[in-house]
Amino acid sequence: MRYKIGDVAKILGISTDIIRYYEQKGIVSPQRDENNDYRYYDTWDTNNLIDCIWYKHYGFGIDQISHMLSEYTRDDLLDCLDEKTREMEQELHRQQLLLERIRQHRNAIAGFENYLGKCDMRYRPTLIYYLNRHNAAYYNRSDLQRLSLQWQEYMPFTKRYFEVPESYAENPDVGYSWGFSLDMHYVDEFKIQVRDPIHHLPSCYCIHSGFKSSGKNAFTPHHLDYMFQYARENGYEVAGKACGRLVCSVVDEGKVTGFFEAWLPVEKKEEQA
Amino acid sequence: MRYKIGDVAKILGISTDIIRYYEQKGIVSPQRDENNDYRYYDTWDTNNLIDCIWYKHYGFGIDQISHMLSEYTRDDLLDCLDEKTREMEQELHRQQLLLERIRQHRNAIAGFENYLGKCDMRYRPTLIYYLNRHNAAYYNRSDLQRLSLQWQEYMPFTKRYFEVPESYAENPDVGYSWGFSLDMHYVDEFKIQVRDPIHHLPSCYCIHSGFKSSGKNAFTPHHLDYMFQYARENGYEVAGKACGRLVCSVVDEGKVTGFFEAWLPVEKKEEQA
DNA sequence: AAAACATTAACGCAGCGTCATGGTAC
DNA sequence: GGTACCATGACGCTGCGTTAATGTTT
Repeated sequence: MRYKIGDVAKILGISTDIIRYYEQKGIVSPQRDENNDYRYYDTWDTNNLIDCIWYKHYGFGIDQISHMLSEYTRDDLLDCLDEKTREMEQELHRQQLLLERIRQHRNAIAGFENYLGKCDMRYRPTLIYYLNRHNAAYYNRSDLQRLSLQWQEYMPFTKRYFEVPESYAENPDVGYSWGFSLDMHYVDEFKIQVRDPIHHLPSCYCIHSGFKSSGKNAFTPHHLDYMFQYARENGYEVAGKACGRLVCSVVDEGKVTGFFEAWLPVEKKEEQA
Repeated sequence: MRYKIGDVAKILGISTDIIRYYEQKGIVSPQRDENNDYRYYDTWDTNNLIDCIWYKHYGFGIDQISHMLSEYTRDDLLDCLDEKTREMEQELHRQQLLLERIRQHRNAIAGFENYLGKCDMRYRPTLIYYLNRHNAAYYNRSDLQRLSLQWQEYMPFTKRYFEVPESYAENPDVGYSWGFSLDMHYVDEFKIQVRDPIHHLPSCYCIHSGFKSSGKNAFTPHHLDYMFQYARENGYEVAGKACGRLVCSVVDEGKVTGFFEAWLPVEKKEEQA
């Protein structure tokens, strides 16, 4: 039996363009009619097309499939399936992490209002971070630039992180620093070596709150003032630098607005006791 | 602080081209130097670029990210994350099925030699199938063509399926038919309605074996003759049509060769008993 | 003679990478 | 004055989809 390209397209449920494209890729080599140059396909050709479509669903590229169909021995095929298996296992694992992360992210946004503008006491989560910016100026250091490249692999598990020194209470001019953070359990997951520009931030008892900052150049450590005030008014002593993370950035009342979650380490004042 | 495009590229660990591309997509709008048209970026711009890279790792497209950064409210963002979550759940499930399938496929190829050319007794797995070809001729029926399109969604869980009528033993000219099959447990998975052109093939007691067929137009039901012979020689009576499936197609001794697994339903002859 | 096919060629899509060419900063 | 940077623009990649111009079959 000889089929024209349109017949094959109907039989297989694909377009004539794809069939011609696959021919170009070496999947099929239909006979040509000498008079009108029409392509004629037999069942051998259609089987090749079917196998090609079939393999594509595993995620193989057309070029590789072309080799698989015409050159691979049984052992080549086994090797190739084994490699694909490993790829898919990795991919699957990544997808699982991503799914977990997006759920967490979603819930963080949804739950932000619970502590927006209010102070409560919470243990800060353990995390790692590095800083690459002070106030509005990025550090010009090649190790940090290499690290930024490296940490792109950890997105979107990273969160943008800031900190304000403990001395801010006495001297508000010390400014703030920005960088990236990762929750502690990703350290094992991604086999990160926590050294030099990367710091470890252990959990500690904190005043915890959330605030917003709208518009360009609007972020300042003064956003944290009410937390320092809360410490003073409730008999807490600041016991470390303040830090926080960006929860999300959205349009709020017409302006691009950052939602931040912040922690201020404190200890209950002992002197009165 | 004002950064030139190359500075930003180093700080963020991406290329200058990508930054310009993102500008075209509306992610950033850096100031321009009036004299030389150089782009100048501030931390607001770099933050937008960072957020863009960050969102990309969830799998969002640049165009959508562009809207997310400049237009989405909190509720828009939540909706969008929810939708992405659903997408990812589906994708994850599909990946799990694919991984399971590729392992099964690999093991089927590796284990093929165990029964190549030998006959043993096995219960045939339960499956569903449809036929779209008789000998070398495809049926010209639009319902089958629609079905072929439909069944592409089930690849690579489908297997190419053939059958040879029971009457083949008396009349070898009846030929063979080809189509596609799916193992029974995918019927629930894909919510397939088993009706008209799709048939259900229940498990049954069979002579089971494997054979090879090399080259174009080489497939014939005579490949099954030794199985019919085995039935005769061992006191079995053929109890249904023979069928089989393509395990894989690879180059073997220089020729493209199909590896087939076949079943011949039989019953032990009762008359002698 | 019209409708339904076939042919090749070219362009479009994302999400960039990779030149080429020419101007600018230091 | 060299080189490291900036600008724009064009083309390449995959895996096709789409359209156009032209010819053939029925």
